[in-house]
Amino acid sequence: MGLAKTEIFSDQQNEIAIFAKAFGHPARVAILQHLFKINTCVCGDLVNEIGLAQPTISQHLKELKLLGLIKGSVEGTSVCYCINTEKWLEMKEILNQFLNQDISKQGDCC
Amino acid sequence: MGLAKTEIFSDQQNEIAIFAKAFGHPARVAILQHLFKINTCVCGDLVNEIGLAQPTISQHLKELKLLGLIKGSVEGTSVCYCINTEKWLEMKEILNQFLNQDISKQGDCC
DNA sequence: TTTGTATATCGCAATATTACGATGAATATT
DNA sequence: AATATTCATCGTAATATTGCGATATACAAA
Repeated sequence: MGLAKTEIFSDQQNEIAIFAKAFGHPARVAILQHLFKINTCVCGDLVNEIGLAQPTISQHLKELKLLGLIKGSVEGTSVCYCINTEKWLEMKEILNQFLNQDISKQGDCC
Repeated sequence: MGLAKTEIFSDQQNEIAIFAKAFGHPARVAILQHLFKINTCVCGDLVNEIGLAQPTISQHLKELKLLGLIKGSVEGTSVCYCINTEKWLEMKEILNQFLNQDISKQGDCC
């Protein structure tokens, strides 16, 4: 069926999964890392930077924008993207809560 | 083509993506959360706990085990699973490095 | 107004993922 | 030994994702 049964999981579980999927592809990891590195809007050089075709990059940007992790604004003929810091922090909070679960209580039974 | 071009990305970028994909599905999030909650091996009740068919759970467990995030051992007629704490910490390290990038320098330009 | 440049969208092909019924393998129980 | 229980694997169907050529759109420059 290929269709994830999201309805049987909690909102929190689905949210974790959705955010995780956002950087579950190296191209999106690379895009986000580049935006962080540049420290400002990136207007245009992402295609050269990443090494995928322009429509492919555009599609990955669309996904990240749809999730809210990046913001984009038209700047003349090019479009500028940058990290949406508020959403990033929100995501960090949610994922850290999951990643930082108390592991000390785990018995090494297997 | 549906085939991620992993070869054009760094090992680090691919590693982040692979770990992120591991909990890019709510069922795997639920499984991992349950293992954490129980604090010990889980022998058998995962199917009832999660609410997916037994082969589906088995498949998700296989993926998590392949990645090394969980360990499993045969215990009579049932199989017991638990968190692989070493691998979990390794993953946490890698993902935290990505999530905790310095966001303070990001200009709100878009 | 035409031309160039940059990005988005469409359409398609290929691979990946998700889900589960049917079946198999292993062990425990009777 | 026969049966029951538990989990893994196989096979298959459906949907999702990835990638890109072709094309559309929007603006700038000439």
